[in-house]
Amino acid sequence: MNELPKAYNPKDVEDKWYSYWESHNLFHASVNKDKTPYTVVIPPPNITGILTMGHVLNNTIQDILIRWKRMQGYEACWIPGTDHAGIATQNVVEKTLAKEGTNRHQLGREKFLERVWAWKKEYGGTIIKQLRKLGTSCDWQRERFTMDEGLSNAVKEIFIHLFDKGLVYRGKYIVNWCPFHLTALSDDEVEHSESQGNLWHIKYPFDGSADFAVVATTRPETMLGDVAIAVNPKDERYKKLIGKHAILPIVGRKIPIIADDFVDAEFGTGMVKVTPAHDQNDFLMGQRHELPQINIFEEDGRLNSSVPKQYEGMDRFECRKQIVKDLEAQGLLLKTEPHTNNIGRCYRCNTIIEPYISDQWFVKMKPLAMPALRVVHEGKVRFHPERWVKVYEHWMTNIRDWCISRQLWWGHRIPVFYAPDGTYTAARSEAEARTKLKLSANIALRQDEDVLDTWFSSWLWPFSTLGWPEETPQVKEDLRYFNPTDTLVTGPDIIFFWVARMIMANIEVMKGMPDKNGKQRSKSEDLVPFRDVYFTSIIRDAQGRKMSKSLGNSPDPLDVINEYGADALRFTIAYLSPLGQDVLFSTEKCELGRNFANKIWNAGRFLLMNKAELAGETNLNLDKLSTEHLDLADKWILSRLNHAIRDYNDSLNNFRINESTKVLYDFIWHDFCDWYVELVKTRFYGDEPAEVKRAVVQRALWVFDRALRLLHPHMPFLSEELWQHLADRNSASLMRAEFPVADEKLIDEKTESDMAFVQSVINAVRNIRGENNVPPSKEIRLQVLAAKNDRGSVIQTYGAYLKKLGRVQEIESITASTKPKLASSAVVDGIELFVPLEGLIDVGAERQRLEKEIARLQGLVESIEKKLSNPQFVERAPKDVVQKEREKQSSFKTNLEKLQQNLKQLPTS
RNA sequence: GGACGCUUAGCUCAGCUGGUUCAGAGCGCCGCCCUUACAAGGCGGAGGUCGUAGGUUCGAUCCCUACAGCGUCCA
Repeated sequence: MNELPKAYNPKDVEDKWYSYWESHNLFHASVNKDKTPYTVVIPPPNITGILTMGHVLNNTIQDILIRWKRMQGYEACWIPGTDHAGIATQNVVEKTLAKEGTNRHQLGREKFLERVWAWKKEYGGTIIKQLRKLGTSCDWQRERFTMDEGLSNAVKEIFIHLFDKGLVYRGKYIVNWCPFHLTALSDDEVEHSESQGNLWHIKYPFDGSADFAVVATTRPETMLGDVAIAVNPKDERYKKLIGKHAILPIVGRKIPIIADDFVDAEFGTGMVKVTPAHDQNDFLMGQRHELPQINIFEEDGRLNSSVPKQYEGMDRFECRKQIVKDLEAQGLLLKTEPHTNNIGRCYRCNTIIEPYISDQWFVKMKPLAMPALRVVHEGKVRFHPERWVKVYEHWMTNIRDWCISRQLWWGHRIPVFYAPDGTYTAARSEAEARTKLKLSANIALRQDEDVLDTWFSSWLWPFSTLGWPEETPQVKEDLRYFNPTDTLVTGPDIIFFWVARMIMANIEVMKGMPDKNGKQRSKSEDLVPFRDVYFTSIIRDAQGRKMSKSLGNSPDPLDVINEYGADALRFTIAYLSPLGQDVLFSTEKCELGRNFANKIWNAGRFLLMNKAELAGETNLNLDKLSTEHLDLADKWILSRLNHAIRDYNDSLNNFRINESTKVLYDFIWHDFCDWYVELVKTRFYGDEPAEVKRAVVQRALWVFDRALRLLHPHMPFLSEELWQHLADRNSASLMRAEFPVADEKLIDEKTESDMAFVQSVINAVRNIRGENNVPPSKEIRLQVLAAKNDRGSVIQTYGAYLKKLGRVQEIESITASTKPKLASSAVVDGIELFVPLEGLIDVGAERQRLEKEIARLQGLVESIEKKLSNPQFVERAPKDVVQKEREKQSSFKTNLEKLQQNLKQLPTS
C-alpha cells in the first residue's frame, strides 16, 4: 500500500468524500418503521446571503448532531432549504434595475417578478453550495424554498384557516413604516437604539388669550398634524385648562385641551401635543377621545399636501429644522434641551422608522400564544440554555398582534379577494372567493396587492417542508414520522421572529395529527414542532465586536476552509462554542483544529506503516477487538476509550458541544497519541513473537477505528479518509458505521491507577532530565528503592515502558543502604527514584528542585492538618471524605520525609 | 427603568450536583530536543489569594446578598 503523505492535506480528500457520500445517497432519509426518526430542520438561510461564520457555527452543530444520531442507528433526517427574504431580495433586484436606469414600477409587477425569479435561479443557491463545502449531511432531495409551490400553498392554507377562524384581520392602524422600503414592518423588524436628540419646548397660545401652553416634544415637525393638547387629569396645575382650546402655531388650527391618564405629568412640562396619525400612543389617545387623524407624510417621509404650502414636499428631517427655525422666529420656541431618545430603525436599511397609519393585515396573537407558552412550561419544548425560557415567557405574555402585510411585490400575495361592493374574503382562488361571498360568476374580484411577511412562511417550516398541506399518502406518512422534529439549532436573536411562531403554528396546524404508527391523537394534545431548541452563540471578532460587513471583520468561511480545511474549521468553531456564551473568533484560531487534524493524520500514518510492517498483506479484521496478549497499556487505553465514549455521548445528550470536542481532543491527542502510541512502540520494536505483534497492531488499529467513529461527527472528512485506509471497507462508509457504545466492563479503576503510577514515574524522570537540562542524547540510569507495596512490581513488570518513555538505559533495584550519594531524586507513591548524575548534576539546581517540591508537599500537609485538627470537620463531614483526607495526609507525609532525607544527603556545595 | 448573562494565568476560555493533588486547557512566554507518525511536533518549566465586600457551611471558584465593571434583550 502507498504510504500516506507526511502532512494532512484537506484538499485531497474533502470534495472526494462529499461527492462519494452524496452519490451513494447516504444523506437521504425516508420513513423506516424499524428505526426511530431523528429530525432537524435547517434554519433556512436567505437566498441573498452568503455563508458567514454564524452559519458555520450553526450548521456545524446541526451536522454534529445529525451524524452522531445517524451512526447511532436513528433514521436521521436533516431538511435543508432557503428563505425568499422579501425585503432583502427585492432590494437586490431593484438595485440591479437602478443600474439599468429603470425601476420596478416601469417594469410592472409581472415582469419584475420574472426578474426576481431569474435572479433567484442564478444566485439563490450560492449559500447552499457553500454549505456543502462545510460537509453538511443534509438530505438534499428534500431541499425546499419558501416560495416554491408547496410552501406557497401552505401559506395560503394557513392564511385562509386563520382568516376563517377570525384570527387574521384587516384594519387601519399605526404601523412601523420604513420610508425607504415603502412598506410596513412588524414590531420585531424594528431595531431600537439610543440617540442624542433634543426636547423642544414650544408655546401654544390659548384661544383668545395672551397666555400660552408649553408642550415639550422630540419631534416638532409632527406638530403640523397635531389635533389636541393633553394633560394628566390629576395634574393640579392644568385642571382648569381642560376643555379650553389653543391655537396650533404656524398652522393656526384650533385644538382642544384634553385630559388623559396616559400623560406623564413628570415628562417635560406635563403637557403634550397629540398627533394621532404619527405616534402609537397618540393614536390610542385619539381613539379614546374621538380625535381626527391628520396624516402629514407621504410614504417616503416627505410632507404631504395637508400641511401649509411652504412645507409641502420637504423631507421630514429638513422640515424639523425649518419648523424649529420658524418657531424661533415667531418667538414660540421657549427652550431647547438635550434629550436622549430611543429611535427605531429598519433592521434592513437602518432608516428611521415612521409610525404611519395605513391599512394592514394582522394576526391576533393572544389565542395562539397561550398554548405555545404552555408547551414550554410543560417541558414539551426545552430550551438550551434554559434561561431563554424567561425571555420567551415575557414576550409571550405581552404579545402584540403581528402585522403581516408588506407593501412589496416579492413574496406570497395575500389570498384575499375584494368584491366591487367592498366585501372581501380569503380564498384559494377567485372562484372560491366568489362562492364564499355568494357572488355570481360574472363579477370580477380584485386580489389584495400586498404580500405577506417572509416570516409568515417560515413559521410553517417544520411541517411545510414535509409536504403539508398536500394529502398524498407519502406526505401523510412523512408528516407523521418526522414531525415533531427533534432539535432546532438557531440563534437567540430570532427567538420571537421564528422560534415562538413555529411553536404556535405547529400546535395550531398539527392538531389531531395521527402519530407515527397511524394512531389518532387527541385534538387537545399540543403537538410541538421540535423538542429541543439549542440557542447558538453569537460569533464576534477577537475584540468582541459583532461581525459586520462595514467593519470588514467577518472572515469568509470559504477562505478559512481553503486555508485550514473544513474539518479544522468545524472542530475549532465547536471547540470555541460554549452553551450560551458568545464566541470570539479569529481565523488563526483554526490552527487548533488544523494541528489536531494533522496529529490524527500522523497517528494513522504511524499505525498504517506498522500494519504494513507487522501484518503485511494479512487482512486484519477490525470488527472485533482482539483480547490476546493484553498488557497494562492495552487495558488502560480500552478503559480510557470507553471513558471517552461515555463522556462524549453524555456531553452531546446534554447539548454541551464544546465539551464533546474537548473529550475528543484529550482522548485522541493525550491518551492515544502521547501515551498509548508511545507505549505500543516498545512492543512493535521489542522482541516479542510476530504473532503477538500482530495482535498488538490489530488492537491499536481497532482502538483507532473506534476513535475515528467518535471523531466522525466533528471531523467527517478526515475520519472517513483514514477509516477507509485502515481496512478494506467494501464500499461501506464511516458515515453509516455503528457509533461506539461505552462498555462499562472495560472501564477499570485499578488499571487506570496502575497506569497513572507508571505515568507519574515517567513524569518524574522527565522532570529530572528537564530541570537538570540533560539532553535526550545523554544516557541515564534509574535506581529504584521500592517500598513494600505493589508499586514495586509494577515497575518491574513495565520497565520497558519506563525505559522507552523516560529515555532510561537501565533500571536497577537498590536498598536503603545502597542509595547513591550524588543523584537527582523523586518520590512517587512512596517509591524512591534516583538518577545518578555524577558530573552532570548541578547540585544547587537539584537542591532547589527538591526544596520546591518539599514546599509544595508541606503546603498540602499543612492544609490537611488544619482540616483534620478541626473537630467539627471530623464530626460533620461525611466519613469517606474524612477517611480520604487521612489517607492523603499519610501519603504526603511519607513522600515528604523521604524527600527531606534525600535533600540532606546532597552535598552542600 | 426592567430582565438576563459575564468577570478565573499575559490573551481566549473550561471548570456541570460545594470535598478527587481543584485551581485547569489552548495560545503566547522561557529552557532542552529535527528521539525511526507528526517542528502543524516532542519533553520540561514559569505565570492566577478565581471582580470587590459580606453571608451560609465543618468546608466556597462553585450557593445567597450587596456593590463595581462589561455585554445582550425588552420598555
